[in-house]
Amino acid sequence: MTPAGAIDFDGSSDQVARELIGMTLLVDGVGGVIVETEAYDREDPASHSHSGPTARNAAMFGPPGHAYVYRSYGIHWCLNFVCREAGHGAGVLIRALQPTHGLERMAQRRGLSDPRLLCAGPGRVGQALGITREHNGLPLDADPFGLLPATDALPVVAGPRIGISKAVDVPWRFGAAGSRFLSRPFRQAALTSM
DNA sequence: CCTGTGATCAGCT
DNA sequence: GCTGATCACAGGC
Repeated sequence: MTPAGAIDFDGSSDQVARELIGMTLLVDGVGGVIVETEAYDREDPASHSHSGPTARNAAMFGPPGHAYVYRSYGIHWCLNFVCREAGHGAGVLIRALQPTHGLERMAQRRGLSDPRLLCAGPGRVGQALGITREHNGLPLDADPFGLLPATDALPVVAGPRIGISKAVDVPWRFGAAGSRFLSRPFRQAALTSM
């Protein structure tokens, strides 16, 4: 079984986003437990893929189980996992990690040492893990990526996604219930599972 | 606690 | 031109 074999990226992005909570993401051995994700889909007006393939979002229309990296607000690098069948344009944004591996390296890159602030937000995750344009389109089951199965089944909460203006009512933000490493707390446990 | 603003770029109207 | 799947910092309450 490959490291990424523990999850089925051919599934829908909301299901993958939920299943990723509790798994460990590493880039060059640096990373932690995924505690917050958001799902996006081609039918979703808030998704980068909504208007079809472009030079930027090409990876989203490539094979599942690969990375889609984009520049946010001209400054931050954000990491997504491509889902569903190739050509569909679905993905999961990695929004927050609980740092477990390479804390020193992350602190160095981020210019802070507070574990709670190292990976609490998609831009922060990108900076802490050293994500750049170079990672766009790379497979998640090979170097430098590593994806390890969850050791414990964490209770998952869902709620509305953050920082978007369209499809605000779609509850496609998922998180580890009660985690102190979220980008923002979940207002209420609208949905729980596992 | 909260609100405002700058940084800086790809895509869209 | 303007907007946005963001963050850090400044200032006010």
